[in-house]
Amino acid sequence: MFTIGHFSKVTGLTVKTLRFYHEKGLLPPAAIDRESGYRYYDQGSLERARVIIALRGFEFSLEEIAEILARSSDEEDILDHLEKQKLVIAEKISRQKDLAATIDRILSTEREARTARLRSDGFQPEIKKIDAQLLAGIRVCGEYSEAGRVFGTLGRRLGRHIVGKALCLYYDGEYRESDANFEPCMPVRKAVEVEGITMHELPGQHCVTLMHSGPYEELGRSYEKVFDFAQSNKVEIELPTREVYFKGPGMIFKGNPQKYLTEIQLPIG
Amino acid sequence: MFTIGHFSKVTGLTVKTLRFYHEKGLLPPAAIDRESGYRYYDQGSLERARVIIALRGFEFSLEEIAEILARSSDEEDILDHLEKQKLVIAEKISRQKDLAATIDRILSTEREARTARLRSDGFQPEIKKIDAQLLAGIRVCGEYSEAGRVFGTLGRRLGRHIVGKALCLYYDGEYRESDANFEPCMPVRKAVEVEGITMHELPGQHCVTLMHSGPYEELGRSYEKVFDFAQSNKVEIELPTREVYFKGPGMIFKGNPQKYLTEIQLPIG
DNA sequence: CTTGACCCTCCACCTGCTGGAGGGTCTATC
DNA sequence: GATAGACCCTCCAGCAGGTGGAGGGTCAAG
Repeated sequence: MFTIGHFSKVTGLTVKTLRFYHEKGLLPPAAIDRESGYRYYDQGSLERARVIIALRGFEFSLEEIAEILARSSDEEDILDHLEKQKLVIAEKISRQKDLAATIDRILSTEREARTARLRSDGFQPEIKKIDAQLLAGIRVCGEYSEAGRVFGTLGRRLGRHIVGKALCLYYDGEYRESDANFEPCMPVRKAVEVEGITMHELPGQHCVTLMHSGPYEELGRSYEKVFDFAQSNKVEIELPTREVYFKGPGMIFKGNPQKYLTEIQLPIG
Repeated sequence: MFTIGHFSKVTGLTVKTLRFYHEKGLLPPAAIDRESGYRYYDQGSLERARVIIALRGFEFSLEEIAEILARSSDEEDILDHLEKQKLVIAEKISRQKDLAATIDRILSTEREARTARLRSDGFQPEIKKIDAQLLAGIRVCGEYSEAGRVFGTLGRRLGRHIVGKALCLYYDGEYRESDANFEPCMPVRKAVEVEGITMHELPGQHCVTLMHSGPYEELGRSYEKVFDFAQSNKVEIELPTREVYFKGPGMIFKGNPQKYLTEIQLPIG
């Protein structure tokens, strides 16, 4: 016979926990002194305690543990419980993986934005090669202000498959107040089947680019600069044009529009 | 201005939760009617609510969220919080993976034991090829009764690396009450560095085998049978001999010893 | 002026414990 | 046989992050 303190040392459960399990009927002491109310545990309690500890390790609730203890005395009897718990755990793992990937994405985007801003003493138009990428996007016909909501949807639907910065393709050669034809996109590693999202490969191309620093309302000025540059270099611009969001409204905060960084990319022949 | 019910629909937070967040000071309404006590929310509340929802999605506690909201207004400001949360999540993932692997192992062991028992109408000694396997074990010098504790240690230390059924190597050619020389082992996929555990490759070998059904106390009878078989087939037995535990005391329940299944494997030249 | 949909506060409850107050009990030593 | 110190008891409160309900006030439409 163990006193509660002794039993606590043997099992590794605290005295408080043992009293709690008694109260719940999960692990009643083998005997209770009628006079003093002292609890006494025995070898049988010890075995039961070990089972409880093991099941708790598998993240069963105390209620389930009670049910299992009432019905079963062998692993064989609880295969379905284990099967169910496995699903629960698999679910959790996939959720956590999504979270981890999303956090990683935020971290690397922010770090890149920070280094990009370091050379922000004056962004100049330039011509560079942009590599091919696989994009998952949602084609929209409407106002540009809808883009935010669409990016939200993309983020939620694609989760951990996203591997780069958000970008948007513009299929009109001009600015439009309404009926604009554009496609918010996220780069993905490999094709993902998600309802309402279309995959396509953006070819590698040379582009005239310019990093725009500041709110989207002022993008016009940067577009002017970059179009001028294209014209004076006598290059033809192809559609769709692109905007890559180095820093914009984040997944958490809207942030300060003065700090937004957007790269305009105009593909050339 | 939204009433609480309206705001609840917009944000997706329940009315109860909104009142709770108000009480915690996390999301105070924009205005409160002095007469009726009605809460009214505005656009600013909406933005704050969205931030809270996003942060809660990353499994920050309400306390941390409050702290973040008080200090930060851009993803850039909370990179260290995110970094920390990433570690927390990585920790959780690895724990859950271990759990999932352990549950899988129990499931497949039990299923195998079940099918093994189906042909238990009478196990007969036979000679078969046992494939090579990589083992992680703890060499023991003492009594056989210590094996249980050692298997427990192995299970805890190796976690998800275990890929098969527990087995034990016996380096004495005989039964010993004390100073027995044996090694509880777990098969692993690849070498793992764990303190106190040694890795070694068990070579593929032909063995005389016999499945023993019942408690360990009765193993002697099966050993007799299998030794007889070896002798009548004129084969030499090599050390270490092995026992493979198809079904024994489990990780959760001790189970019924009458149902234990143990395969005796005696390697032959 | 009534009806029904809202809103309010306050208290209790969920899981799986932990902490503390206030008081009794056990055992060894003096 | 007294006393100290370790141990045990019950009961109440509290953690996170809410949910549920009782009992009662408010608002807008018909």
